[in-house]
Amino acid sequence: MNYWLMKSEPDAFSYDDLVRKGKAEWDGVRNHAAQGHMRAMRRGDLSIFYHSNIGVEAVGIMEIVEEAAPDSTDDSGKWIAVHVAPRERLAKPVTLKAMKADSALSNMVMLRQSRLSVAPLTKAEFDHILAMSKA
DNA sequence: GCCAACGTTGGC
DNA sequence: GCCAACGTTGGC
Repeated sequence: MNYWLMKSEPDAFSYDDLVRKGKAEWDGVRNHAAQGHMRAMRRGDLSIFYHSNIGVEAVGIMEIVEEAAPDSTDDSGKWIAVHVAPRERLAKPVTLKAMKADSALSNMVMLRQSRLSVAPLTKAEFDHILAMSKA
């Protein structure tokens, strides 16, 4: 089981939108590092849903329900997407500021490379963010 | 709206 | 293959 963090701008696609749809293709990723992470995802992996630009915080947990397949928004055939489903909303969002301030997360890939829209998390990091959301 | 980080493009 | 120019992302 692997853990991930995926970003979306909530005015384009929010956690509420995902809850409403029940399941969604995580499409439009056009960065090779992020694509590599999506190819490594397996059914049942869990991912933090993070709102970039607006809110700037982790808001929910989702599950990878379908592994990498051609991105339906890509005509070139080069890019892949996964499918995700909502699992649970965080009791309290965990802000970027709080994550940056927490030494337990100092090696988090997303904090070190802020532009990466799909990033891996260790189990410890994932569990720590969940604990912060309940504190 | 600004700017830093970083990916991509194109000239050489 | 290098590197400058440019575009995009994302935080502030």
